[in-house]
Amino acid sequence: MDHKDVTKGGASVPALRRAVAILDHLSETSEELTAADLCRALKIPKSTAHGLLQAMEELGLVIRDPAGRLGIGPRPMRWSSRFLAKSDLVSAFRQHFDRDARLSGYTITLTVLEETEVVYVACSNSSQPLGVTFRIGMRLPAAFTATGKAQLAALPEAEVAARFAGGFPAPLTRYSVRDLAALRAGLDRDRARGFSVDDGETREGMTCLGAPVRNHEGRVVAGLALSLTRSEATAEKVEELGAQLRSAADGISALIGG
Amino acid sequence: MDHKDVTKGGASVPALRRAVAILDHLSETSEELTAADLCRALKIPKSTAHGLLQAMEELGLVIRDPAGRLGIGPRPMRWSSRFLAKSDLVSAFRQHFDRDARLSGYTITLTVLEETEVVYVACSNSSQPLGVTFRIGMRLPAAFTATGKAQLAALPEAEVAARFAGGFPAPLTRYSVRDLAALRAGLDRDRARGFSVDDGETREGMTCLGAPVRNHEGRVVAGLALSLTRSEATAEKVEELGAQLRSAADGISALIGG
DNA sequence: CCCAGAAGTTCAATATATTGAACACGATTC
DNA sequence: GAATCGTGTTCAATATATTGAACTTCTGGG
Repeated sequence: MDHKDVTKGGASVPALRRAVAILDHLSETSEELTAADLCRALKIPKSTAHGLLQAMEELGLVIRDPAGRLGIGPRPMRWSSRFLAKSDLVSAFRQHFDRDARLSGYTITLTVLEETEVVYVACSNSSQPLGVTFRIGMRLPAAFTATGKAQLAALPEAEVAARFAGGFPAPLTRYSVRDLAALRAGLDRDRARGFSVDDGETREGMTCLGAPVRNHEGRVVAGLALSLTRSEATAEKVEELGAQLRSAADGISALIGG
Repeated sequence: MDHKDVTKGGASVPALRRAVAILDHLSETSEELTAADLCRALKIPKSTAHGLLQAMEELGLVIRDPAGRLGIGPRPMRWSSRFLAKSDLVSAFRQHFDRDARLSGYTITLTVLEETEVVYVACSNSSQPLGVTFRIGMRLPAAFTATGKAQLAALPEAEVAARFAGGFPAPLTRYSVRDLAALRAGLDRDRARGFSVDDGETREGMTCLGAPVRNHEGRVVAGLALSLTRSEATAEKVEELGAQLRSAADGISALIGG
């Protein structure tokens, strides 16, 4: 068997790859684009884009505003909600915290890493307000968040560097880590400790602890976090909660490991 | 201009339509499926599915577990989170309810109609528990929900009939409307009244009122609903809240109308 | 009012994906 | 241990999507 086929990664089912590229581009761009903009940006011939976008609109993948500008359609929502609901990740997460009352008073969130950001895929906001509510679908720079660090810490150093090659995110608070070197130092500490910490890096006054969730292969597939107000976060409490969080994350990992 | 092109709804860009069908099917099915299951269910030739699934896996649209079973991949999350973040609808919803406190005590939801189902795209859960929490991305049969009815009521009769040609959804409670005839009668009442009602059709003991949200062209693009417990839903209160809901929906329509 | 430019639409030739049949592989059964 | 069933993979012929060029429509300027 040959170890790699050249045609594999390149081009097959171009329509699908184009559609994915279009949706990616639409979600990366802040302003809404016109069909012609897309053609220029993605090097798609006008006529191809025409038929493709028509089908995509029919399928609910994109929507057009009055001016004909394109936006992401609602259809993907049904898939991602299912990804969340079914993905053993979230059910395991819920299951664990329904049983284990020790952590049930805290706000717990689950995110997945995408490039240099984390996307919130589940949260159980605690009764006691934090001043922050996490919303499903919300994204934050991975470098500042506990879950992001937990997931970045599991990547090879070179991969981390590669992801931030395009630039380091702008700080959210005065505590936000400023550059790749500082981030890597933090990741080293986190690896040693077994869980990661965001001490006011995303919001002043809020401390989050994060731990990695792994799949059956040991690959990190999500991050589990626990948020508390800074005043609650005494050194010993952080250690205690961190350990609990780690075991919770391990429990989730075990559940999804089969 | 011809009113309908036969080739339009039928088949174009089959690869994309197949991919969407696969993702839909995966999200509708509770267990994880194997590739062969998909072929049987969707009548896709094995070899076609092979190439398609390979590309879809590469693109992160589907994932395979160790046993080769298929699940929804993480890629759609980035799109739907962007839809949530950027969608005019959702931001208009937020904007409106941040300003207008009249309805702020109630649970308010926003859905979009897809075929015969509604998808929840935004919600502001009230403090007072309803026994039901609406989660973003959740889907319910349009025929039973207030928002679904509000959106169906705006379609031509023939279109409504066409959508349910494949069968009417199974009732969720003993109050759920049972067939197309009853639904249409209900829609007539709703049109006359200006808002629609789900009186225990989705959950016994919960009453919802729904109103349509329109875009610049007057086309209905979403449904806004207010939920309350059945005991709160006296006739006069329903009328009063219904009127307020209608004006809220009109407010949102104005925001997205430009 | 007419014209220039851009965006969008249509169409026939071509390059490409799709498909059924044949082939490998592993599990399960006898 | 041999055979069968189901699954996944490969391949060449065909049916189909893709593409550039020509055409329409619309907006904005002179």
